[in-house]
Formats: sequence, C-alpha cells, structure tokens
Amino acid sequence: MPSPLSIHLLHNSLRLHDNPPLHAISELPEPSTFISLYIVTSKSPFSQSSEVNKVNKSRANFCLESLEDFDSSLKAIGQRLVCLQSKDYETDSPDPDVEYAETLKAFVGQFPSTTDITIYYERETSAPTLRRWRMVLDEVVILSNVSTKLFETNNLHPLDHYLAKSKGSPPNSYGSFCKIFNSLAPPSPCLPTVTTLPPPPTLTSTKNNYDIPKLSDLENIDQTTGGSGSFAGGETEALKRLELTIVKNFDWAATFEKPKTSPNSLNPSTTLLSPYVKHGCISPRLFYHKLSEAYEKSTKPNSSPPVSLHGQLLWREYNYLHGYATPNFDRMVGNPSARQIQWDDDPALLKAWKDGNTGYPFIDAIMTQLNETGWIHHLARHMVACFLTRGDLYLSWEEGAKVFEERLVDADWSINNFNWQWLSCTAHFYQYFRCYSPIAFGKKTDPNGDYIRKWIPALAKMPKKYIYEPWEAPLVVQQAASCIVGEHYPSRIVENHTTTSKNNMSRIAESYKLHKEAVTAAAASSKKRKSSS
DNA sequence: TGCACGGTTGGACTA
DNA sequence: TTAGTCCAACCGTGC
Repeated sequence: MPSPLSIHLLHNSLRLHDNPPLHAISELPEPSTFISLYIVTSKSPFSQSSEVNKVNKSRANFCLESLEDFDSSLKAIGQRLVCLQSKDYETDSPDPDVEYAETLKAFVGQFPSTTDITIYYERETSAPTLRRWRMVLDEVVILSNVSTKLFETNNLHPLDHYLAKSKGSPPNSYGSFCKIFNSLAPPSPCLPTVTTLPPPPTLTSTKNNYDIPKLSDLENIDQTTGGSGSFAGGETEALKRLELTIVKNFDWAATFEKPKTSPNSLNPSTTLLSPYVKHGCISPRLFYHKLSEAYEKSTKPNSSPPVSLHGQLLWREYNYLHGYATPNFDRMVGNPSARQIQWDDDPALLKAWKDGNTGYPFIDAIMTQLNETGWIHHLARHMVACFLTRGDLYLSWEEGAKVFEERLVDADWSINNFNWQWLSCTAHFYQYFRCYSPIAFGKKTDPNGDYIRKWIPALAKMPKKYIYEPWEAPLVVQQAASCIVGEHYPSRIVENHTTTSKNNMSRIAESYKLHKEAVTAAAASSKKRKSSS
C-alpha cells in the first residue's frame, strides 16, 4: 500500500502556530508524505517576492516551481514536506484559478489511485478565493481516493456564527456587530506551535533544487517600513513584532486609540501587524488573546472598540462579514448594498493619482509612500480614497480598490473593498458632507510637513507656510526653495478643492435621491405583485 | 408614520 | 495646544 498523502492548500495559514492541518500531519504515522502546496495568490509584489514567501520556502524540504520532473524528484528525495509553487500562477495567466485547479489535479494524478489523499484547506469567505477553492475541489474531490478537511483560523469566530445571531444578514452598524460579538463566547484559544515536523532529509538529487533560504538568512533584512520600505515576512518576524508592540509595550497597547495615531508620522504609529495577519503569518486569535493579556496587565484605563486595538480586530471581522454576505462585494453593479453613482471616467486623472502627481503634496506623498513601500497608515488611506472618489476626482472606488489590492502589502479583499465603499459613501457610511481636505487634514499631525519633505524631495526646502499648498507660494519663494510649481513639482489637477468638493457633494446628493426613488419604486412594485398574487 | 439618535477616526471657528 | 460647538442635514435603527 502506498503511504497516505496529505496536501495543505496554504493560503491564510503560513505559520506553525494555530495551524490545524500541521497538527494533523504531525500526528501521521511514518511513513507518510506531506505536501505543502503553496501558491502565490496575490498580485502584490510584496506577496510574490516577499520574505513571507521565502520563509515559507525555508520551511519546505524541497521546492518545485512546476510539475515537471516532480515524480522522479519526489521518489529521489523521499521527503515529507514539499512546497509546490506554481510559476505560471505568478504570471498573467488568462485564468489563474483554472490553472491552479489544473495544476493540483495533475499533481494528484501522479499518485497511484490506491493512495489515500487528504486535502486540507482553509474555509474561505472572500469571493475570489472562494471561486478558486470551488474550482480546485470540483476538479479533485470527484476522485475516489481524495477526501477534504476544512479548517477555520482566519477569523475570531466562524462568520456563520455571527450571521446566525443577526438573522442571516450582517448588521449595518459596527455597534450592532460589537453587541453580537460580545454575546458570543470569547474566541477559542489558538493551537500551539507545531514542533514535531520531521527535519529536512538529506537531498540525494540536486535536480530542481532551488536556492532555499533558511530563517537565519532573513535576520538581516530591514524590518521596518516607512523607512527604506521593506518588510521582513514570516511567522518569526510576526511574533517578534507582536512581542515588541503588544506584549512588552502593554500600556501602549491597552490605551491605543486609532484616531489619535498619525497618518503622516515618519515612524509608523501603529503596530504594523496587518501584513502578517493578512499573509497568515500570525493568527488573528493569537493577536486577540495577547491583547487581552495586555489589557489585564496594564493598570491604565483601557481603550475600547471602536478605537482600541481589539476594536481593530473586530472591525476586520465586521468587514469580513459584509464581504462574505454581500454578492458582488467588489463591484458597484449587482451589489445590493452599494449606492449606484455615476462616477466620472478619466484615465489621465486616475494615472496622476496612482503615480502621486496630483499637485497636492499630501496626496502625492501618501501615494509615493504606497508605491515605494506598500504600506500607508489607515487614515492616509482615507485621505487618498476620499480624494479619488467623492472628495475631488469623482472617479470610481473600484479603480482605487484595484490599486490598493495590487500595491498594499496588507491588502485584504474584504477590508479593502469595505473601506473603499465607506470612503466613497457608496455603502456603510453616508455623511458625504464630511470631507477630507488634502490641505487641512495632514496639518493636524504634521504642521511642518516633514512627511511631505521625506516623500517628495522636490518640496524639501519649501517653507512650512506653503508646504501643503505650494502653488500659493510667491515665485521668489518657489525659486528660493528650488521648486517651481509646474516645473519641479506638478501643478494641481484639481484647481480648487473647496469648490470641487462642494460640487461633488451635490452630485452625491443627486445620486442618493435617485437611489431612494429606485428603492421606493421597487418596494411599490413588489407590494403590487404580492397583492395581485 | 414620525421623530430622535447615533454613526471607527471632518473642517472651521472659538474659548 | 486642546476641547467644544456648529456646519447642513446623509443613513439606518429603535421607539
């Protein structure tokens, strides 16, 4: 009898702690083969080439980047842990999900039909991954020797538990969600770190032997962002950061208030744990419980949701719940919770925003930081999202969401789309008269404009008085600062924020009015249908 | 049905 | 410097 084979579709659990399949696999009798199938699922360059990826490879005994020669390689080295990385998936395949499914099917097909194969996969809630999983499972589960095991570690509670408490549809306010959360038992503790996986075997073949970095090789990688802008990925780094920001700094963690942190401080004012949560290097449940310990340890008055750190994790849950329960969550059309707004379409404006060439220094500094490091503060995200949509450019939030999805190191489908809907007043938030000013907002936390000077060197010498609006500087001042607007730094793409944003408010009001009429008409028609039947 | 109220984190002005 | 108030008036919820 061939030894049983376990396959773990790695997606949100790139860690040794809180990892149910690894626990199951560590308990398998010898000889067993464990294939850890890791496929890059994000287009983010940080995901494709990130240290997360490298750390994952460092755990594998052997890495393959295609199925070619798989069989001979596997036989040759007889290892239990393989990282199969689909090279094609990283490229612009017409349908990466089909490719993924076919890859897995071909992979499984190489084993004798008498091999018992178990596929472990994370319960997914975001539509894109859900589609991928569906395709994969449709392809392979029909094989008689394949069974699946589902696990859920990407949320504090299974999302269906929340829905069961809210009559099947997600609550429309965060406060209501918090009540539901508090009515449930505390999130279950996370599983301990797996330590019993077998050591790497001695390789007898050098074929397909890629250069796999070891954890120790990653020690010297710059662990900051906001500075040189690279993230060291992986579980080790995530746990180190958790220790530093939460466990050791318990007073800070227990009194944390998000709105009081700064979108433009030179050293990030938040935990920076989001990329690790997103890439599955740290379990949200571990994060939650370590926070609870910090709250208990601190003698200072604890902050609470929505502004606290627990509040941030609950916000994530809330966003996930909407992403899970709303059809077409990443689109306006066909999305029942989205206001239908006739956004403008102007590729040149979109490009200027993407490239950080709007002529508004605060916007351009934020977009430059995003483009160079993959991370920006949450309130900075608010600022540029409002500017792109209802505030100034009046372009679709879907375009902005695509850019964030591609460039943010912590881009998370549910949270990203929720935020863009929020900021554009498409759904969840409707106070469109509350608008971020690209001139005033940044001044609150950085009146000297040091953040702008850092990311837009052309403006480094601009006097404080004009740093947020250099077009106001007299020509002699611009000359003295070696920065002529229109020559060394772009002219504004929106002539006047105040009048433009006021005009946009009227446009949103008009869309809301049409929306209300449509809803009323639909309700009337539904009532009529019911009474006639 | 109508009203009061609260809503993860606005801006401008005043004391 | 910080906290409070008003701006003009959105939505969904609950009474």
